[in-house]
Amino acid sequence: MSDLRVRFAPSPTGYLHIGGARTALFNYLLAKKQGGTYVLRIEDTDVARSTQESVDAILDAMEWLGLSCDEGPFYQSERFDLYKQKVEQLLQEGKAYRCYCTQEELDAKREAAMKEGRKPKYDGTCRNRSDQPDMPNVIRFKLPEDKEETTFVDKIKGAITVRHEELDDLVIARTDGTPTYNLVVVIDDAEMGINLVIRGDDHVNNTPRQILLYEALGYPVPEFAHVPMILGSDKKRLSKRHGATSVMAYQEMGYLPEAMVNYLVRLGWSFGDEEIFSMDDLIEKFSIENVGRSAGVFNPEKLLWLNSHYIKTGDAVRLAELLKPFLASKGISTEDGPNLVAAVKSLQERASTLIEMAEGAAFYFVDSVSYEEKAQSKFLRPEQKPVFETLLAELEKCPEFIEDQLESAFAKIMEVTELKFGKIAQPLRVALTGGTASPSIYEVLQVLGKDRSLSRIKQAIDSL
RNA sequence: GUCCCUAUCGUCUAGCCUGGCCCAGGACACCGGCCUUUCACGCCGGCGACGGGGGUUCGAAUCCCCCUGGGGACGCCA
Repeated sequence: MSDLRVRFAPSPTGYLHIGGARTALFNYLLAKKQGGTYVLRIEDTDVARSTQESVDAILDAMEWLGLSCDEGPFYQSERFDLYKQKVEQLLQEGKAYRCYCTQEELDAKREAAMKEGRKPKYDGTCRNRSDQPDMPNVIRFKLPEDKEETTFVDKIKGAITVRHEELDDLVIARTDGTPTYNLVVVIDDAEMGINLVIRGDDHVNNTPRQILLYEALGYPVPEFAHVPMILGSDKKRLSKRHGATSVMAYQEMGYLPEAMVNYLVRLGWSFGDEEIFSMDDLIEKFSIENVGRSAGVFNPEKLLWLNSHYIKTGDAVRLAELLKPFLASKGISTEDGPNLVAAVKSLQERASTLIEMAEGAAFYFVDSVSYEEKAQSKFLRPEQKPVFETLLAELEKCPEFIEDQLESAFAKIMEVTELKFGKIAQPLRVALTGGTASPSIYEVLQVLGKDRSLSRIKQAIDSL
């Protein structure tokens, strides 16, 4: 056990995306590895944009990935009293002040600053005003004047220093009185005892001002570890136009959670030359020290490769369960068809996703085979009739459809027809599956079973 | 624009801290071959990188500086 306390704090304004999932995973892994605590906190201070739907979507995705939290989920929307009290405290201590500048004024100043090539930041207009007019106002945190710069040692990036002249007095409470992100994140992390903040790279710039807030509020400052961003193939920030960015979209596309976890962890982290990691491996091997410092490009092809790996090596019974919804959505019922687990086994090394597997499995469960046009014209020709009849007769004699019996049956068939195996197998494959690509003929025969196989051969003969 | 971060094959990365074992290793993708009853799997092989320039050193992917590229931040979003 250790006293490590980490957290993942998504804002519920949409689904859980790839980047967030990776951040959550890193937090989770480190907590598990060190016997620490992983806290989940929903950052819903922006009431207008936060939705229950998003909260549910995020929770679902976390569950799918297997990232269960030790504490939470906590909701910031339920903690406004605490924040209000802290704002009041800062106001009383003279560490914050009311600002009456309007949105329009600020926008204009910001634009002007940008245009003049200056860093757009609040000019402190209301900082020293002594009156307290009865007008709408926000509350700003007064940048401490006793220090020139703030430095922190990031666990991933190393020492980072920001000069205070780059900072300004940030808004900690909006006109409507609700607190803003930089304030609540500090209060919550402190109150929840978080001692290592692992979050996205995009927060590096916020960190110095948050440290100042920790100090102003009398909290101990935690450690920080900023993980690099995930980019799209064009090196731009990953977004929808690069393809699916929602974790759950990958579930819908037939990906396995262990593939997603494995992919995500290897994007920006490595352990020698190893590529394949189970969750248990990761809990044992993960470390912040081995997290890279630069942004990485999301590579769907590698994810797909991992997915095919996990399908190939996965437990067929479990895969069969996972496959059912995909079959159902194709209108395929497995009720009184062949054994689904056997069907899955025959497809494991030829499907990269559950969707592909469902497509590949469809023929097993249809009532009557429909032939692909090309396959039919090439392999189901009238002159094949004797071959099919021999097939039917010999297979009929086969007491059980198991490997060695099928083999001897085929030896006989090859003898009678004087044809090579391939000349028999391919037409039979079309008769059995409707197409030219499928698991091996013996497997298909076995999975289908004797009755179904024979009736499909008869169907083929009738079609000639 | 300003500030912060960052820089090894197309992509993810090992190596960098503690210079020589690296004319740079692995993986995905791609190409070729083998295997084979189809499709796949698998196996073997190939292609392919230290961004540029200066230093330091007997020696630099590794240390220092500059440039360039890329990303991020600059909100009454988080």
